[in-house]
Amino acid sequence: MFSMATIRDVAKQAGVSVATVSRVLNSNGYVNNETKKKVDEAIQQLNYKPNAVARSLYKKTSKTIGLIVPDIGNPFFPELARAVEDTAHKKGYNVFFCNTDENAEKEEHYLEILLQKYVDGVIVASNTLTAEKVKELNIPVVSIDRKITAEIPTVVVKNKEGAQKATGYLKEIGCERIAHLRGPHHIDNANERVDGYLEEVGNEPWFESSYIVDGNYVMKNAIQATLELLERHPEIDGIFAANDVMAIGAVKAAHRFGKKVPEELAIIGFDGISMAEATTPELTTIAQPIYDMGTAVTDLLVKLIEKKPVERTFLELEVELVERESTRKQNNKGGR
Amino acid sequence: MFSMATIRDVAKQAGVSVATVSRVLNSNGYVNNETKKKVDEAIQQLNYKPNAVARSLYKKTSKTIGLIVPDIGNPFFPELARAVEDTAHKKGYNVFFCNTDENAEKEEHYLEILLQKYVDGVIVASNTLTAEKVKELNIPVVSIDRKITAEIPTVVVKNKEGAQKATGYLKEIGCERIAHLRGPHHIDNANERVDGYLEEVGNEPWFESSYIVDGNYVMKNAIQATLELLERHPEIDGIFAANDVMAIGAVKAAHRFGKKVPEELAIIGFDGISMAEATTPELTTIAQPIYDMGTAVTDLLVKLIEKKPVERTFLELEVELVERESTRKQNNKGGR
DNA sequence: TTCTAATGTGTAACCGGTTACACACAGTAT
DNA sequence: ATACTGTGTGTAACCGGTTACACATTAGAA
Repeated sequence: MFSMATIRDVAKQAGVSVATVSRVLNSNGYVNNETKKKVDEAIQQLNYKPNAVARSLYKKTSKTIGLIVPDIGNPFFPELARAVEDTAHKKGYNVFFCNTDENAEKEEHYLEILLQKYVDGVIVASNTLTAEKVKELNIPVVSIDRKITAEIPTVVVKNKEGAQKATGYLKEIGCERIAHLRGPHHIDNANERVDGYLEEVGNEPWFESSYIVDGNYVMKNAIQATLELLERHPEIDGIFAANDVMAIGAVKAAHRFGKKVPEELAIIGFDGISMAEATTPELTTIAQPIYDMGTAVTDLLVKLIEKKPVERTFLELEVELVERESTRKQNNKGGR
Repeated sequence: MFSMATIRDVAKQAGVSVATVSRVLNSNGYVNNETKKKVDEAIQQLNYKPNAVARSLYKKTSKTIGLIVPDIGNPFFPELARAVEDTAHKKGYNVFFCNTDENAEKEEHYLEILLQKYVDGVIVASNTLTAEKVKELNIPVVSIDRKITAEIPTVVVKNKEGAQKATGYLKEIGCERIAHLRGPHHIDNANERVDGYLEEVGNEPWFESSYIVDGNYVMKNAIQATLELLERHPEIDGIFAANDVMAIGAVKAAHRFGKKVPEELAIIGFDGISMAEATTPELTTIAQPIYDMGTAVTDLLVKLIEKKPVERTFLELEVELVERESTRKQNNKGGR
């Protein structure tokens, strides 16, 4: 077993002081060209790699950020994580990766560890985190996908607008009874999507609150909920699901129920995850710019870490309607 | 702005030396109970959290591992990553998370950074890494999903056996012309799956090599390849795709081609990703125990890091046939 | 010629933990 | 009484970088 070369080894080898080696490494301060050459040679010969931990200790910065998500298995997050990691890497940061399962204790525990490891900042997708806790951390924290409080910089999408777009689109293609498969009550974006839906159909003569059914953003539950919905309201011809995973569940339920998608029942999702392209029929959805969101939060966080000026700390990105096969113009009924 | 309390602050507050505080923190050495109480109080009062970076520097271990995958967006990896993170966390390790896009330079770059950050070990899913490079690192490295060389501890599944199972199953349910949509030639597991396929049908009178078509583990390409395959061999009634993503592509292609799945064409995948449950029909597949694989590599790595005894350094996990809707007994033809 | 500024380099303290070693004291064995 | 062992605590070196400060030399300005 052999041990890594240190800066003192390099200094000795090059016949200079450690300060000089450090200056060469970081290209700051004055260094004679000849000296630099000697040092570079020594570095080469010893295959010297500076020790980031030692540097962190003195500089009180680790060039590391934490990424806290509920569950990387949730298909929304891999793409987000990818964007975060790509962007962080581009800016010279590494990312620590944590899954909390929306569990407040686990989250707090992770934050503590991250703090002890000197992370420079944290990106968090959470609805359990409170503003006080964040303040205690004393490092920049940004929130993605969910807004926690006004004080915490946040990147989200225009949920309400997207929901309106989705519901409006169903109306446009001729749906006359549109249900909504909503997300969890404790999640902000779910409530906003309900708002958007209501904005579009809340005043329709046919509307009643039983057209909104509870879902929890997972497939299995959505299948059951949709089955019950169709049982109760066989007249519905359009469903806006608050996320793609539930929309896929709704497609499956419709299939089991014997309703043809899109001919008899149009289904639209929200998110734009890649899984939505795997289904038959492929899912129409309100696509979030997931990768861009990841890039945006990371950019924001790094600016906060490096104390660079930030224009806005609340970014609301646009969503986009992606028309695929699960919805289609319906001319069979006497549309308006 | 205020700064974190250090061990010296705690020592002063408690009226003891730093050594004693350290002993209390790590519960080693002798500490009088009264003294311990005083120290604990001081820790409480100052809200002291030990600095992991300083500890790392002295101990030459960071309680951190690196996880290198080609692309977390690839649906195989989120579940794996989840398992790795869960297990690592349980054992007191954090995980740095890196995407290489199968790019050797990027990979090498990441390894260098991880090394500088003092990671204690690395889990890698790669086919660009060489044994020499690993040896240079001087820290434990384990390989997941792909075997690199015999020297590097590895966790994989029984690819050949799984492929035989898949192909055999298609025969069993009555398929008489079975094609294989293979993975990239440079990836080991793809070749093993071809071997398994050949084992089952290579000697059939009908077999010819044009029943094996190239895919690259991505959907779009698989759709095109399947379309061409069906054009060339309209007689095929079964396809074994080397991964689920391609199998989903094959289902789509069949749909476009006008072949009914599973009635006219049975399709089976490999991997057992959750996306395979999103499709209609839901995909029959050879499921890898992805989560278990993640648990197993992480366990293995941690044992190597902590120099605990390891029974075997090459684990080949079992795969399992999961029957779903994309295959079904075919009685319409005069089966054997 | 003298003063000042720019260039170049080294010494040692520092970041915040851990631990080898020294030392003191009590209890027990010889 | 002496030696030895177990308990309890402090001092200071150490991990491997960074940098404040001191100091020397040279070039250019006055």
